[in-house]
Amino acid sequence: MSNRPSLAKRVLTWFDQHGRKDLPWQQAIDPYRVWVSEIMLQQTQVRTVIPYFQRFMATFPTVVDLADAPVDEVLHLWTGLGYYARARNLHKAARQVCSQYDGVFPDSVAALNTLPGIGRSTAGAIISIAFGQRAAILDGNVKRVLARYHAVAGWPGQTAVHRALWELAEQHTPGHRVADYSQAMMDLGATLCTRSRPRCDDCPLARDCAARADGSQADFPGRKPRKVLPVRNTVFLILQDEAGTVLLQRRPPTGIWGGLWCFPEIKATTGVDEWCLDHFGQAPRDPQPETIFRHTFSHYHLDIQPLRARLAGNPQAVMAADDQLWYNVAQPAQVGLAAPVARLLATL
DNA sequence: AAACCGGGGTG
DNA sequence: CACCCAGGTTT
Repeated sequence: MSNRPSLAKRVLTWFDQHGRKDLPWQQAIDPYRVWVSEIMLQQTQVRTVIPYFQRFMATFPTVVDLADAPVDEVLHLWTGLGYYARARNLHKAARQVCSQYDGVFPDSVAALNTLPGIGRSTAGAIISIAFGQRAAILDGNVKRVLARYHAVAGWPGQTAVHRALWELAEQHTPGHRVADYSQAMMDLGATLCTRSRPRCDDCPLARDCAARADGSQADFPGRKPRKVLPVRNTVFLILQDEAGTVLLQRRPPTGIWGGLWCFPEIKATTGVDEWCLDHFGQAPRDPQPETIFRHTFSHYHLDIQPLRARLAGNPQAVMAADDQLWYNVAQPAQVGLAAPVARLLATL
């Protein structure tokens, strides 16, 4: 049994040396300021939040000032931050603090939790940072630190994973210096234990971090499982001339099938006449829809509706762009083909 | 173009 | 209780 320092102790020592202690909401700490800063920081990075926070506090120095303001003024000050529902909740909660608690913030997680926009984590932040009472927080930064430190597998959106992380958060929360501890854990996640390229060499927890031990930092926290890939639809226009050669178009250099050759895509089978009129000055002869088939990418299903159609005369003369190609199946050009395109060409 | 994220809403 | 969404930005 070793008697190495606890996680909290290491984090606090790191905070004393490297943590930020001069942010606006770390001055003149009170529950109102901590609350507003936490809500702003939920959606936006520190650097962006600072001027908004200063303006907000200059206009609404206390929760009573906020409650007395028209919601439009609150929203006006929020303009540019986005997530306006949170500003409305902020305003509504301020009125609730005034009406139910006489303008004094309640000092329990349970009571804070009843205010709109304040959940368990934000309540924990207010209790620990503003009141100095022991309460755990679990924002995105802390989730990442703990998931890596303990190699907690799975996506935090899953109830079991979420519960396990809260359990760990509670266990690690120290009984003293809890305000500094909450700040420090959020700082650690925001500055060192970042989502990509964590700076483990500078991390006070590196020696005991389970993910760090085997280089699996990138596996934690587990990503949201893609249960059902979204389905998208497209129509492949298989447009042939009288000789049977077929029109292909080069894809843009980036994105799906970047730089490969593909049938023209149209939004719907009903758009075929307009497309051909635009490009060739004639509507196609008897367009024939064929069987829809599915092509699956890592991130979505693509349901492809092939639509065969023929043009009269010599449509090849109409256009000569270097991103278009009349493809002769019998004498195929040496070009890259998207997989489902090759599959369809083989059936011609 | 997808992942991200605390809380609220919904089934 | 479990799941899913809104919303702007980051990667």
